[in-house]
Amino acid sequence: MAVTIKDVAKLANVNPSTVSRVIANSSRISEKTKRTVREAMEQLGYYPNHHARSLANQSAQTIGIVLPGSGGELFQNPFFPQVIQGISKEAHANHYGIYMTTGITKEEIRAEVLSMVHGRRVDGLILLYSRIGDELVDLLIKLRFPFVLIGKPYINENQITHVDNDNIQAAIEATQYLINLGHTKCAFIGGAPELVVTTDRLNGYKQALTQAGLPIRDEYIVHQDFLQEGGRQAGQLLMSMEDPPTGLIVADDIMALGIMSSLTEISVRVPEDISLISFNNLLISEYCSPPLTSVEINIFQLGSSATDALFQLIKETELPTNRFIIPHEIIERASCAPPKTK
Amino acid sequence: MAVTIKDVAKLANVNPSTVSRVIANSSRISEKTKRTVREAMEQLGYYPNHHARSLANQSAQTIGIVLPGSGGELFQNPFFPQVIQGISKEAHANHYGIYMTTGITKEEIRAEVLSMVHGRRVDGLILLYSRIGDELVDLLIKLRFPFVLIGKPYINENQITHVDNDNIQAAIEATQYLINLGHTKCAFIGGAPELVVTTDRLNGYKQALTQAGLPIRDEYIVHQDFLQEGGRQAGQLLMSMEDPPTGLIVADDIMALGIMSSLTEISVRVPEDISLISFNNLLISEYCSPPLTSVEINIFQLGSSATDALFQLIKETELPTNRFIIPHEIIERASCAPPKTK
DNA sequence: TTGTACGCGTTATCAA
DNA sequence: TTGATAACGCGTACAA
Repeated sequence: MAVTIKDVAKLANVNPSTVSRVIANSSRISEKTKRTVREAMEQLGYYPNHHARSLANQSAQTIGIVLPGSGGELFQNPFFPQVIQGISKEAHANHYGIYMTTGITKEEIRAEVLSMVHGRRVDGLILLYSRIGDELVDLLIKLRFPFVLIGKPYINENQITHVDNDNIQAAIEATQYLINLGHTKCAFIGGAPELVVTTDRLNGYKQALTQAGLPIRDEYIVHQDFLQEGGRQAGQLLMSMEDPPTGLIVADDIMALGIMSSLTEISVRVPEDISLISFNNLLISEYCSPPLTSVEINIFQLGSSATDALFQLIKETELPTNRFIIPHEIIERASCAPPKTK
Repeated sequence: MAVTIKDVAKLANVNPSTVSRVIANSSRISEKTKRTVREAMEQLGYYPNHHARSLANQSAQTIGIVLPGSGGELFQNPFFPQVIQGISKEAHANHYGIYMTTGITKEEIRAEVLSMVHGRRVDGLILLYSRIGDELVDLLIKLRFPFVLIGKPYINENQITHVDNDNIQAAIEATQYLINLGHTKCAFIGGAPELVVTTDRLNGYKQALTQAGLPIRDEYIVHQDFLQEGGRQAGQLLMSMEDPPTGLIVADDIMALGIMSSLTEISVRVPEDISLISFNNLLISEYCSPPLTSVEINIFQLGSSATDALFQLIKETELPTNRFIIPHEIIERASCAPPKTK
């Protein structure tokens, strides 16, 4: 068995409760006893038992990360590691640990979250996705459990603390960027339509078209997975139309890569034949050819701000619900050009 | 306060210990009591307190993942999410949770691991990297704490259960692949030289050259970070030599991307002017242009096998040390061709 | 088959 | 300033 507080107490000739106070650095313990106790801890190699502390404290010093069913390909997207890095940094600074869900299906995740929450395994949660109709958020609200959403809530927006980009505005700017280059036939390629981020970017796209007096053409709106394979299919689909678009707004860099790949196969050149702007500004977007013009959304900051907000919620339980908007910025590279004049 | 085992006991008119036995599904509890107790649990919405269980059980039902100081760019490499996915799948299947380190510096990580281990926060560890001179492994061996290394131990190989590819052999095959195409001037571009995976692949490269009767030229061996920027620099360096290589063995797909990018800038074409084979077969290697010929190392399996092995260690503490080799395979794409004949 | 009583390691309250 | 003692919620010999 490991060395406990009692062993330390014995060696230091004090009561276990005194040792506990030394650990907490209580102000009403003499410097002298503190020293002797600390020496005893050192000598025995004492480490506090996490579960005993959590049990007595009613606090786990741990936050939970809820992944969108890390099933298959989604996790290939560097978006997640980057948010997690942001979360990790803040958590570490606050001496909190990180616990991750492992489930794949909605039911598994729901069960996990329930046992994490009720089992007091975590003090708060960060949800890494926002999906339309997600019951989890409603559940957490009902439980009054501290959590922060990364993304925009699909509903109950002012009851849920969340951290997001202004995706509508970002999509407006991206679309305007193409329009300003002279494009009048712009298509939108988005990910799974049940993700709020997709609908937001789609709405921005539509607004920009309307503002510019351009028609919204349904055949120019394509939904695919947030992945390359989706991108490939979308690319081929669009280019096989009688009146193909000259500009593409793509909801994710990875999809954009897939699209570029499929365009290359059918000998369509970027940006000579078609322009392409996408979102997230992942590292790869700088190193593919041509380098992608992409909207930087500061993923790391998304994670760290969310964690910041979560700690507020954990500390003061009756805080007003908050909304944090992380800035975005178009990074111009080489995937966009004026349309060809016939 | 949450609903406890006592509340359930009261409602079901039994002793708390009986409830505990029902949770453990003890065989010596009548089906009838089980039913009534379960009904009571259902009705009250009972969830077991994780810390109390762990404290009584001396087991956390959690494994820890030690990241190589998730600092900065390393985590951009899709390698990590993929291993974690493998780990996650196995952990979930065994009803174990996952806890992650958050530290960046070696000291932070060491401290974290120590408190995780001694604080009984995790039942076992998986190290996601193998670095020459890493004190952590020695420490864990001394503590006789269950852990599995992903990669090859730099020392004490038969005291450490580990899961790895045969990176030497893989590098031999990759190099031979270029040699068989007719290349005689092959360079090696590796990552941080303190990572064992780098040295293994470098050794394989050297062995293949020797076997083929080709000289080992020091100026053809370059070490950079496992990242694109490293790749860029390496690419420019090599091509500026008086006698530049015609074939490149690159230790990581991401670096290969960086190299391709820099080659494009100085108008060197792949594979016409130079051939390129790399490792890991990440998704992007299929979607860049030209698509990369890469060595598939089955990252997901690396993670799941490691977790499997860890559970063995956790269950039977006196198990022989094991070594698991995950197969690899060259995936041919379009980045290699015979050298130009002058 | 079920209840009693104690231990798991720590914190917190109340005395002293 | 420190000590004794009761929680925290659950598991488990031992008894019944």
